[in-house]
This record gives sequence, structure tokens and C-alpha cells, in this order.
Amino acid sequence: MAQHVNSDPTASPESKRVPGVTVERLSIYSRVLAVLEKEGRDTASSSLLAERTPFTAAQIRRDLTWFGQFGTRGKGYPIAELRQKLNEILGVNVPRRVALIGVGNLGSALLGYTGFGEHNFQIVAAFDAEPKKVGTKTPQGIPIYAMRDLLRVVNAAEIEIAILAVPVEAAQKALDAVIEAGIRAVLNFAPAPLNAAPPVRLRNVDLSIELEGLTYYLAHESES
Amino acid sequence: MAQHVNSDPTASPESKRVPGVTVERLSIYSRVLAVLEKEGRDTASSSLLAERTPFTAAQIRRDLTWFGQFGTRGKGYPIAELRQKLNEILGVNVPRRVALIGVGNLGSALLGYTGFGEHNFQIVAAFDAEPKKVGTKTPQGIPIYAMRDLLRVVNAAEIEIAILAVPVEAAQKALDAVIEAGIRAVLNFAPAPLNAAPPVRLRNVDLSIELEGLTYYLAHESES
DNA sequence: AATTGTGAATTCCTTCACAGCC
DNA sequence: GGCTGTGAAGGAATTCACAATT
Repeated sequence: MAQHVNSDPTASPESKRVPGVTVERLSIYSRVLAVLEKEGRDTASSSLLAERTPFTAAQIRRDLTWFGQFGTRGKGYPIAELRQKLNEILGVNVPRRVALIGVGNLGSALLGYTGFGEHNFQIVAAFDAEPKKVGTKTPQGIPIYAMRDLLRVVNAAEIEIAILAVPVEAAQKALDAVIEAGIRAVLNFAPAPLNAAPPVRLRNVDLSIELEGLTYYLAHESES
Repeated sequence: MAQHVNSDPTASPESKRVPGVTVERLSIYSRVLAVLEKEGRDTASSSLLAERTPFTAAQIRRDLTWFGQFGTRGKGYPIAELRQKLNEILGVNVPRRVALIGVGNLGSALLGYTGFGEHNFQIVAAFDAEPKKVGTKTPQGIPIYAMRDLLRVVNAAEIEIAILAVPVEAAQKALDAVIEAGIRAVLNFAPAPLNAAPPVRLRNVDLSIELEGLTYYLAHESES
């Protein structure tokens, strides 16, 4: 298999399109590798990774080949190195600046969530429609701006990502505003089925929908 | 999206196995139908639904046929009726009782999130390892129990679903405890790659992973 | 002996395209 | 005329299975 086109692991996945499902799994591989590294291992086979994830060994090997050849036959994958490469591929090796839109209940919880920082996401500005909050800072020391300052702050702070944590009725307007401000990546927590046209990437996290994905199987358990 | 369920290829309604991706989309259809209903419409064609979702008309029609024939040729689908039907299929026509494990930052935000109640999910009990919190109530009036009371309370209150909002280092033990208490459906917010064997259904929502699904495309924008 | 990387086979999902019905 | 429901076709993702490599 003299196929070394992708021997540079940071090279783009050339000719063919990487399946979306593969990208989804990459983060999970990175997480599992972190755990294995902490356990003191230095290589991991695809079958070990399969044990720690809901995926099969063949699937994992196939996923990785989209980006290059990272393993050694007979041995497995070098954990630290593969993790580093996956983080590069995911674009999380460099810090990403994030704006939080909406400093209510959920927004406050997200600000208190330390996991973002651990994965190189920095919430550098918050925005709220409530005049009383504007001009103050969050308990974490992040300044709260008015929505009309969005464009200015996004440009000045080089913000790339917005997290929407606004009430559902404000969600569409907030989305329009962040796109208008030049943001290309949006994570929406408002329980509204928002849509955005490329090149904007929008991801919806609807907590009720997550639960409904579970109740379906509760309701149909007897049939399995 | 949504992250990931340990897929059970044996769950099915009547004859054949319903694809997992179809179940994922059902909730979204239900949401869109609710919006259309509010707009005063009483029928919706598959192409109208396609306009309001990221899915195609053919895909929507195909998804629905897994569960029966709901439309009228030449006319479309009766909105209210289809929505009701979908909710039945999803098992959200009856209230589902939920336990919240972990009343920290994120847990408190989830308690304040009114979307659950709107979709027939009732958080009826909370649990925390912190002795100071045990015996008190949340601002919403939900009693906080010690973890050791899990089995008793789950049985007494007929709780079917657990939401894990505990620190990552406590996640596995919390998962073991809720499974031990007889719970079959778990939504995990701890940023740990947890696994559960069938018949337990586990869904992970890792906020950092959601963001990483976006950064991949930020990092590879030039290629698309 | 162990394990990757990958063609080939397979399974799963989506889209096409149109007959059937309103 | 408009739209559903669905066989058939097409495409995508997964799994098999094994030659290649350490």
C-alpha cells in the first residue's frame, strides 16, 4: 500500500470529503486517548479504543485513514502523538475565542463550566439584552456588553464562535445579529429549530430533544 | 447534534427496524409542527416541512412511513394530528419522571430550564453528594436527597430517567448508582466518555465536543 | 504474533421518479 | 394539479477479511 499522499498529518484530507460522522467521532477519540495517556499507556490498538468507545475497531481505523497513517503494524497507535494530531485536525490546538449571547440561567451555568477552557475555548465576551446587566462583569470577570456592540467587540476581540443561550423568542434575532457580525460558527441552546445557510455552521443543542431520543426507546422497549 | 446513543439494532415498532437517524429527526418534526400550528396552518406538505428543517421532502416522507400513513395525497399532513402521533411514537405523550444527579452549576441551570416541563419531563427529585445540600430544596421546590437514597426514591417516585450533572470524576460512580437503582435511560452532561450496556440507554452531551464539531469546519473552511 | 491499512462485500440511508390518490 | 407513499436506484458508511508490516 504505497499510498503516502497524506503522509503529512496536517495536510488536508485531499480529494474526498470526510464523512460528517467521522468528524463527530474524532473528538471522542481524542477524549479517550487523554484518558489512556493518564493511565500511563503509550500505545493503543484500535481494538483497545473500541473497548472504550461505542465504536468498532474497523470503524476507528477507517476513520483515521481519512487523515493519514498514524499507526504501526503489530503495535498500535502512539497515544500522545495521535491525540496531538487529532487536536490539530479538529482545530483545537489553537485557542478559539467565543462570545456568549445571553447571560441568564443557562448562560451563567455555561460561564461556570470549566470544560471549555480545558479544551482551548475562551469565552471572552458576553452579551445581554437586559440594560441592568450591560456594563457589569460576570463572576468570572467577563464583561457584559449590549447586543448593539456585537460587531465592534467581535472584531476587536477576534471572536470566531458564538454560543446562543437566549430565550427561544429571541433566538432568531440573536442568530441574525451574530451572523451579521461576521461569526461563522454558532452553538445554539435555545429550543428553536434554527437554520443557517453555509458558510455559517450552526449546531443545535436542544436538551428536550436529547431526552426525547431516550424516551423513544423507553416507550418501545418491549419490542426489542 | 446530538451526540451519540449506544445504538440498539433490535428496537423496532411493527415489522422492520427503524433507523436511529429517523428517531433523531422525529423530535425535530414535532417541534416544527408546533411552530406551524401556532402559525394557524392546519396541513403541511413534506416540502413545506423540508423548508423549515435541514432535511429533504423525500427523507421526511420516508421517515414517516416507518410508522404508518399520515398524509392525504394532494393535500399534505394534518398538522395537529401528526404532531400528536409523533409525540406518542416518541413516548412523550405521557409525563416522564426524571431525577437530577448533581445540583451544582450546571444542575441548577437545568432545574431552571422550563423547556423540560413543556415537553412532559418532570424533574421530581435531585441528588447531591454534598451533605449541606441534602435535606434542603431547590429554588423550584424540588427535594435534594443523598445518593444513598437513590434506590428508594426512584422506586417511590417511579423515576425513569436520570440526568447526570456531576463533576467528571464522579460520573462513572453516579452512572453505576443510577443503573443499580433500576434506571434505564440516562442523559450524561459530565465530559467523560461514559458507556453503558443495553438495555440501558445512555446519551452523552459534552459541550466541548459540540464546539469541536464546529471548529473542525473553521479550521478546514478553505477546503469546502 | 500482533495489528494496521484497505480493497471488497455488505448493510444502511437517501434520493429519484412515478403510480396512485385526492 | 398537487402531493403522498414507495419500489428501485444510487450513494454513504460500516464491516469483513486479509495482505502487508513491524
